[in-house]
Parts: sequence; structure tokens; C-alpha cells
Amino acid sequence: MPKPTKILVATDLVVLTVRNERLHVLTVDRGVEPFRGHTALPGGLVLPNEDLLDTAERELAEETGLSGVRVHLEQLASYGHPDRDPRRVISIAYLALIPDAADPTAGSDAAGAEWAPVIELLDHQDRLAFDHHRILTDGVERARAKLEYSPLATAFCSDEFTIAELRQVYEAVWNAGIDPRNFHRKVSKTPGFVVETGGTTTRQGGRPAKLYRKGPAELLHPPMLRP
Amino acid sequence: MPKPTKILVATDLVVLTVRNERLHVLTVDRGVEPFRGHTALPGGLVLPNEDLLDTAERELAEETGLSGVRVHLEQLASYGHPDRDPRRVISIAYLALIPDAADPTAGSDAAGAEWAPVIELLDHQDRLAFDHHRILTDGVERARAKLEYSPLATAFCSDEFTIAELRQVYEAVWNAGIDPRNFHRKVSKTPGFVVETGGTTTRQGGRPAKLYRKGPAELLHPPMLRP
DNA sequence: CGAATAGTGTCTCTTAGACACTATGTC
DNA sequence: GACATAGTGTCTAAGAGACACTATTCG
Repeated sequence: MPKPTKILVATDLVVLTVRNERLHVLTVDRGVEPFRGHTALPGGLVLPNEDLLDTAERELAEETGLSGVRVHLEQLASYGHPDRDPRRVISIAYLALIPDAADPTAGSDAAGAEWAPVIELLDHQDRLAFDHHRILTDGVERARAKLEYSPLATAFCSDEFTIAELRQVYEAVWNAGIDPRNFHRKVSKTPGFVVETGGTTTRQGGRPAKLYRKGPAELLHPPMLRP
Repeated sequence: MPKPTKILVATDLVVLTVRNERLHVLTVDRGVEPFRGHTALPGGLVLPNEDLLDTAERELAEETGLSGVRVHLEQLASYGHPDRDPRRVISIAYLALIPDAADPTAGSDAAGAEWAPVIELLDHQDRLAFDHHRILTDGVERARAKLEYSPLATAFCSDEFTIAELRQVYEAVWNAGIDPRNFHRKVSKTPGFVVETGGTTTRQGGRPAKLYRKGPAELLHPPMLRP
């Protein structure tokens, strides 16, 4: 067996939400070297007795002050190029999806945390520290893909939501327009995607819309297809 | 910043191939502790200046003697539960798909390497060391899913193959029967999936079958659907 | 010739997408 | 009433799956 390698292990987070009908990602201003003062994804080192998912949850709480918020958290991928961080850190990235929430409170390690529009960040390869542009790209693509075959879009919504609100999530994540009438029919005909709560709302104006909750389905049959 | 964590980093490999119309995975008999004498997936520690993918390629060569073989290699997922290995090792698993090849030669660290039928291994949670049953489960599911929307099945075939051989790959990986006639029509109508070489073969008996190569498509439109 | 495998045609059912139309609220 | 949004109906084209049929080899 080779000698133990001096490698540090961290998790980074791609935290996505939909605000003002656009997809946003949580960024922090780094308060420490390397890349002090630069924008980056939140993250931190894995503790000796910690599971990777626990690290991700802890960092999410520490750096954003989000607590009691329903969050979908899944592993994204790992990044281990020797030059990605001068300290030789490999990172296991996690993807987090949360409903439109209050502004994040700047955490302990981060000088500040804020929501950044994803589209603009993706357009510029050099705005994020480390290889975080790649991580963000992978995270957004994962979210876009999973919206097709899973009910993940509901992770961006409040507990109760209208089908129009759900559609706005799809439009924001996919950065594309969707026909409201076909969307409505598809969602309501896909078994287990959403269930009616019985309530209605007029917060959009016009005819009151029925309210729904996430249904029991884990996979969508048939899938929602990207335009 | 917390103190550096003493965590070792390794890669493990889920190496799949189709032999005798069944899906097989490469296993090794562990020659060292922990789990000495048990069956496990091949793998090993990441070296200080090595990219994760390089580690996976190196381990694949070292433990199986496979060289010059076309191999599809992609990252699968990372496993980091504190109790998964008494030495506190987190593992980045890779999925490798290779054409039906010669028997693997036992490598340096491994007492022996051999192909094991996947179906039987999946049925028994305790035949593999560490959390390798879970890793295998995840790897097989990844392969099954990607056959739907990518031309990955060709990674199991020789450079030139017939559509019937391609179908046998799908049947082995999905562990399901497929109608040969509909399959043939679908494959040939999906743009870029396969391209004719001009040659034919009668190795199956019966009417000579046209030979194909992998086409340029990276994604299949429309996808092949699991039964 | 028969057996075996390769490959095509055709039918039915489901779904995607375009878009006309109806429903129900506010102003 | 006008207007806005919610929700339904209908048409067309394409694909999935069932399966009859034709094609080309070997023995």
C-alpha cells in the first residue's frame, strides 16, 4: 500500500433558488486566502468524524444562516485536480435547492453571502475562484436535467404552490418559455407529481388558481421535456 | 479555518463488461487488511500529485493488466461515511465500461482478479467488502440509465458490431428482453447512434448482418426506453 | 428445401406541441 | 363591461410497441 497522501477534503455547495423569475446561486466573498476577496461558492473542510452529507449541511447552515428551511441536498461530483487549490484540496460538491428565502446572513468564514444570477455567472468563466465555474456549470446542468424526470422543481416552491408558480420554476431553471396550457395539462396528468390541497389563491390576479403540494412520485412518467 | 483533517482519499472502480450475454463486474480478492481475503472492487489511494481520473486509470491498469483496451471511464460518486473503512478513507468511485476482453491478470495489490456476474452480486448485500455493494448498485444503475439517453452501449462492443450484438448489450445491462425488430428500427433511425462500415458478418448464422461503428451522437434523440 | 437470423411494413395507442376556447376572478 | 389568469378541448405529427411479413445466408 502506498504511503498515505496529504490531501485535504472539503465540500462545496451549489445552492440554487428562483428569485424574481430567474435562477440564482448563493455566493460568498472569501475572507481568507487563497482567493481572499474573490467570489466563490460556499464550502469548507470535512471534519474527521463527519459524513460528507453532514459537512454539506453544516456548511449550508454556517455560511448562510438558513435554518428550518426545507432543502433538497444531493451529491453532485468530486473535483480533485492537483492544481485546483494550492493547498491540495479535493472537493466533493453538493447541489442544494431551496425555496425563495430571506436574504442569507453572512456566515462565520465568509465576509458576505449573496444571491447571484446564474445566467450571468455562467457567461463569465473567471468570476468565481478555484474551479467553481465548472462546479456551478455541472450543478446547473444537473438541476436542469433532473427537472425532466423527477419532481425536483417542487424543491424550489413553497409548501403550497400553483401550477403557474411551478411553471415559472421550470422557465427560470431552463431559461426558456413554456406554453402555460400544455404545461398545466402535463403536470396534472402525470401521476403523483402534485396533489391538490383544496385551497385556491388569487395572488397572481385573474381567475383563482388551485393550490397543490408535492405528490408522492419520485420519478415522472412521462417526463417533462426541455424545449 | 478548521485544522486539517486526517483523511485518506482513494478511488474504487466499477468495471463492467458483457460476457456470455450477462453483465459482469471486475472483482479482486483483497491481499491486505482490512478485509483481507474478501472480495472487493479494485481501487487504491490517490497519489499526492495525481488527478482523480488518473488514479482510476492507473488502478485499472495495475489491477487488471488491461492495456491498450478502449475503455469508457467516468466518475460515479463519492463515499465518505466515517465508518466505511477503519482507516478513514473516502472513496471517489469511477465507472468503467469495456468490451468483452481477455481474462484480467491478477494485479500487484490484489491476490486475484475475476469477472463476477452482476445480478448475483446485487442479490447478496454481504459478498463485497466495505460499502462496495452500494457502490456497485450505484454503478449499475448509472449504466442502466445512461444506456437510455447516450450511445454508451457501444463502449461494451468491439469497434465493429452488429445491431444484434448491440441489442444483446442492452439486454444484458437491463436484464430484460427486447424485441429485435423494433430495436433494429429504433437504432437505425436514431441520428448519429451508429454508422454503417459497409461490411457484413455471418458470425451469428442466418442472413449476414451489416456491421456498424459508433456514430458521432453524444445524446440519443429520441432515447432508447427501458422496458 | 428448412432453419436461422436480418431487416421492413403496418397497425394502434400514447404523447408533444400548437392553439382555439371556456371559466372565474378583479377592476 | 374589459382584462387577466386558470384551465379544457381538439387537432396533428411523431414515437413506442405488437407483430406480420420479406430477405439472405447455411446446411
